[in-house]
Order: sequence, then C-alpha cells, then structure tokens
Amino acid sequence: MTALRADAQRNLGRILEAASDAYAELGPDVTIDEIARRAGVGHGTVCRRFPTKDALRAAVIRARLDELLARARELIEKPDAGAALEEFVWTAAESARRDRALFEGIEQCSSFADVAAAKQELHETVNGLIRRAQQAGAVRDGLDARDVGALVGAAIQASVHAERGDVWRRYVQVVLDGLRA
Amino acid sequence: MTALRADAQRNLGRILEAASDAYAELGPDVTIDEIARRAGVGHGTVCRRFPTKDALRAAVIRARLDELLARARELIEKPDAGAALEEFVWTAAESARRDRALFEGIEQCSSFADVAAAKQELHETVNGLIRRAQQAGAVRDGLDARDVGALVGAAIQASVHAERGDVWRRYVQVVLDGLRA
DNA sequence: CTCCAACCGGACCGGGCAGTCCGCTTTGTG
DNA sequence: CACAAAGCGGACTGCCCGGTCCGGTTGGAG
Repeated sequence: MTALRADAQRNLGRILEAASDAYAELGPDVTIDEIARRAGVGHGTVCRRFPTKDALRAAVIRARLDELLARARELIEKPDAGAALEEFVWTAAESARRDRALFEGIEQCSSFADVAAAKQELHETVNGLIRRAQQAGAVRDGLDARDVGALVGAAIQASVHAERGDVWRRYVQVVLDGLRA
Repeated sequence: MTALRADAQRNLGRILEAASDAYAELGPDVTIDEIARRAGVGHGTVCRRFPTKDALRAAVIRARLDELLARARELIEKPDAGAALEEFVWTAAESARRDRALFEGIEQCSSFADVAAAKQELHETVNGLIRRAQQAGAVRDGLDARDVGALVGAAIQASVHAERGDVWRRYVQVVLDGLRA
C-alpha cells in the first residue's frame, strides 16, 4: 500500500469529516450520495475508498474511539478517581453528541477487526477508571465500561429531539448522579 | 364507516399484534412483508388497512400511549407521590421494552393528529405525577414528562444489545436514582 | 515538458421495499 | 340457498439506494 496522491488524501479527509457531520445531523441512515455531496466529491469516489457503507461508518467510529482512548489514558493518571471518571463521561458525551452513530452503530461495526480491537482496548482502560472510582466510593458497584457507554449514549440519544440545545447536559447529569454509590 | 366484517376484524387484531412484536424484536425498520408474514396475512391486506407504513406504526404507538395514560391516571390517586412516579416509570419502561418503536419513532408519528393528542394528554397527566413527586421532595426540579420519557426510553434502548436479559432493570434503576432530588 | 499511473465522477445495474390493483374468496343477510 | 358487498392476497410498478465500471482528468516523477 503506497501513499495516496495529494488530492486523494484531501478527498479522504473531506469524506470522513462530511460523514461524521452527516451522521451527527441525519442519523446513521444517511445515503452515500448525501455524504458525497457534503464532501464535494462524486458518489463513486466514496465507494472506491470504502468498499462498503459499513466500512465508512467503521472508519468514522474508529476515529472517535481512538480519541476517547487517548483521553481515558490521560485521565487514568489523575489522582481524584471520581472526578477523572466524571470528566471522561463528559468527554464521551460530547463525542457521542458529535456523532450519534458512534454508539448506535457500534455493534454491527464490531465485525471489523480494528473497530472491535479499539473498542476492547477502550473498554479495558475505562474499566480501570471505573474500578478506581468504585474503590474511592464515588461510583456504585456492578457497572462496567459497557454499561457506562450505553447509558451515556442513551442520554445523548434521548436529547436528540429536544428543542433547547443544552438539554443533553441535564440528561448526562442525571445519569452521572445515578451512577453514584 | 360501517363496522368491519368478522374476518377483517380478526386480521386487524393480528396485524397490530404482529407489528408490535416485530417492532420490539427487529426495530422500527421491519418490512411490511415481515409483519404480514407474522400475522399470517397477505402484504396487500396490511397496506389496505394502513395506507402508509407510518400509519401502522402510529396505530401501534397509539395503543401503547393509551395503556400508559390509563396507568398514569390510576397512579395519580396514590397517596405516596414518589412511589407513584417510580411505579409509572417501571410501567413505562416495560412498555418501551415491549415496543422499542414507541419512543424511537414517536417524533415522526406526531404528524398523526390522534397520536399527537394522546401524547399531549399523557404528558399532562405525567406532569401531574412529577409535580406531586417534586413537592414531596422525591424528585429534582427542572424535569418534565418529556424528559422522563426520553430518559426511560433511552435506558431501554441502551440495554438492547446486552447479553443478559435483566440489564434494562439496572439501567432504569440508574435513571431513577439520577432523578432524585 | 512528458507521460503514465493514480484518481475522479457520473452513468449504469440490480436488489429490495412501499404502495396499487384486480380477479378470486368469504361473509352474512334476505 | 342465493347473491351482493366486503375482503383477501399476490402479482405488478416505480422508486431509492448501494455498489460497479469506464472514459476522461490530474498529479508528480524523471
């Protein structure tokens, strides 16, 4: 696999960005045409770069997972375990808000080995955050990274149809309060 | 509009039940053919009774809303306001669990006047439950029926991909705890 | 500057699904 | 029982969308 030509590289970036925006705005069922239109690129170009619609979604999801993993690794150093987890939850919430497809579609994209691996790694790291917070008495027992991810994703999903733009913060706060010991 | 013939009545019932099951099992994107198959009825029969796929979904949603409204009206008589709201939340959760489409699809089905009206009425009644619970100090301020509905629906949605069958109870419990004052 | 390989984009194809239509069957009433 | 109206169901239609292909274009190495 040789390096992409400059224009191809540029288009690839545009496609990923457009796809991310489109997923956030229109949900996981956006058509390839819509994404191509937003990227200012032909339908065919998208399909050539990503052999399947799911492959595109997987690529977008993977980017988000990598961002979250980096953040989780920073936070695991933080002395206050409860605050660290809380901060991670807020970051994850913003990420989910930016791209609803992240949590909605992650299950079927797990068939892509790299996404599954990234998810696994993220879960292990976040489990570390959770375990520390539990030992500090800040979070109830019997929860793991999967649960927290699902609940945060759900809170964001719940706020999609709200009129006011900051409703999601209140919902995430409800979930955070519910997680406490 | 004269009464339906006996066989038509029977088929109508089967269709609604099959649709409800199918939505619960396969999500809101089930095909009409699948619903017809489950109801043991021809594709055409479904389409004749419900001129549009959305009309069918709206009918199913309306049935659920009516059930919930009846329950809410019972509970508003209950002396312990906090317990009444809590019980309603569990009922709503079970309803959402039985038919995920209820909360996922309710927005676009609001264009059907009867669904919108049923939703409105339910919201007003549930707002009564919430207000009483808030006055009793059992629930935090700044929440209305829409928020509670969204959060409960989200908790159920979040548990869809879990392996263990009782995960949804834990998630609903998290939300309930988060709602407290 | 030349040239070719990489790349682009839109025309095209095929499958799947919502909704329509009509010839046949069932209901129930007189 | 007879018969008209109501209902049934599956064949048919048109549309939408994901994925392919190829003639034309562009980048960048030499």
